[in-house]
Amino acid sequence: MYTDYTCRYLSEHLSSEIRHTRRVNSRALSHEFSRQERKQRTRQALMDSALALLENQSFSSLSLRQVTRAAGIVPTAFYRHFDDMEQLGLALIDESFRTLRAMARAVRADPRTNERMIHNSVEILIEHVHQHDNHFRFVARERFGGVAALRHAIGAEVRLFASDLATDLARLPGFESWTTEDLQSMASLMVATVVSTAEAILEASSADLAAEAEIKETARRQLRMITLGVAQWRSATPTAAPADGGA
Amino acid sequence: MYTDYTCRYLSEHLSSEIRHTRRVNSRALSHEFSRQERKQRTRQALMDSALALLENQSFSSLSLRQVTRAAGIVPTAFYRHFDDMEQLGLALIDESFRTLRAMARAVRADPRTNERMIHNSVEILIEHVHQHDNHFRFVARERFGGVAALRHAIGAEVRLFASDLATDLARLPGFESWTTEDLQSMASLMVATVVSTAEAILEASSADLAAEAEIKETARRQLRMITLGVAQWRSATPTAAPADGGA
DNA sequence: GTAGTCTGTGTACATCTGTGCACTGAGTTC
DNA sequence: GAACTCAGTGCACAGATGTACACAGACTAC
Repeated sequence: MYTDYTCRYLSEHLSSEIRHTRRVNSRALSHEFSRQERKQRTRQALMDSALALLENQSFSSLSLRQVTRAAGIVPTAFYRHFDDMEQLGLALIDESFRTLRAMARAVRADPRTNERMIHNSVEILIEHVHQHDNHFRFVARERFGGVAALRHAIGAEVRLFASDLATDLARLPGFESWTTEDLQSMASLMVATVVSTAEAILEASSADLAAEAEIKETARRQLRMITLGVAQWRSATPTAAPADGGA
Repeated sequence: MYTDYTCRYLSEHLSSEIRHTRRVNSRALSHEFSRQERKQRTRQALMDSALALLENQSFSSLSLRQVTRAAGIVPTAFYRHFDDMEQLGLALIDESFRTLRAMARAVRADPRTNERMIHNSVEILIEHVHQHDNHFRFVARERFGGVAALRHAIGAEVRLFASDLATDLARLPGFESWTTEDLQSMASLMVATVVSTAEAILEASSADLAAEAEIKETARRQLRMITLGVAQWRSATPTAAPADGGA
């Protein structure tokens, strides 16, 4: 009866050499790193391994065992770091949005004219998408994915992102008198454009430079259309939203 | 050794009564329906069951056995209808985009003024999203989901959808002289807005009328901003795209 | 009516999964 | 240096999964 089970684990044990070479905390290191530091290191290894695996599958189909196998630890050790796969997912969202906020800061640090701002923003966006494609892919994939907790966490972060953008826009010359709703609409329109641009880049990716150039150009054109549209919008309706054609 | 396996199947066999009551092709029907018809019927039952299950999970985590269990057939019978779960997924995409095209037709069948067109389009969109929320949810979830084949199939359909919209727009008064790129940009901007609106509706859904009204209003505002933007765009750049601020 | 076709059944099995439990041994604290 | 902590191990197990195979029996074609 037990031979059955030993057999089941054969494939997993066969890769134990690989596991040893990949092991994040070599026994030889001994006193070189503190226990805390090493724990943090395997935690990061779990997150990195998960993110790498998520390149080709969605979170809901990612198993605890896959992650621990890739990270080079035994399945049960997972629980020393996370209660749950869901907790791992939330940690990944945290990490992902940290890089997204870094991007937003990079954009803000570039206060030029409107035209240049769009140009630069798109440039910085594409650069960041390439640099942290794993994070972007993960967020894009799970934004409407199968795990409710992750979906909601991402939704909250995206709304926060749009709000930040709205308050940023409010500070720009010419936007002082805008209503909150209009600013929010514009901001979320821009965020939607940015999101779909990022997703397009991720889909096209892997050395298709022509496609990428077109995506960039489309994104710029769209953002310009939006700014032109909102300018027109304000001059057409000086105080509030227009009566929707009499409806 | 074998007792182990019989035990494993216990839970599945316990629900066999349910399966019998749900059985799509009752033996008693006999000559009432042709064999072909009945085959088509279980095929549809598989697709419906899958779509229902996909409300709460992503396709990559949906198992063949779950689907057959819900459809009321034995796992191995699945292969009489599809080679593969992937084929089921592609069939679902086909079905989903048939309803989407029906929606587009409904919008086109409403040739009123620009303002009214936006108002009506959003109305029709939300109505369709509610009516076929399963299809919309599935497409939204798998558009950037874990299964490459589905992702690509959906991408192709969405591009087709945007192209159709672009040619539609080209026929409207005032758009005759537009370049293909500008029309495509505008169309995909609109599609992106529509998509994110549909996704917002799906997320908010379940009787939150206030949120839904706001989503509608935001969608209308955004679409109007876009049309205003492109109008401005054309008058600002009579022949081609403007030089991007000297870049 | 007989022979053939084909959808659905039932059993088997290898493989995967999450997680409980007792353990080891290096790192830390006193 | 003795006592304690705790990240990582190893084994066990129950349950789920995809799919091969032989079979049943209702529909179909002759």
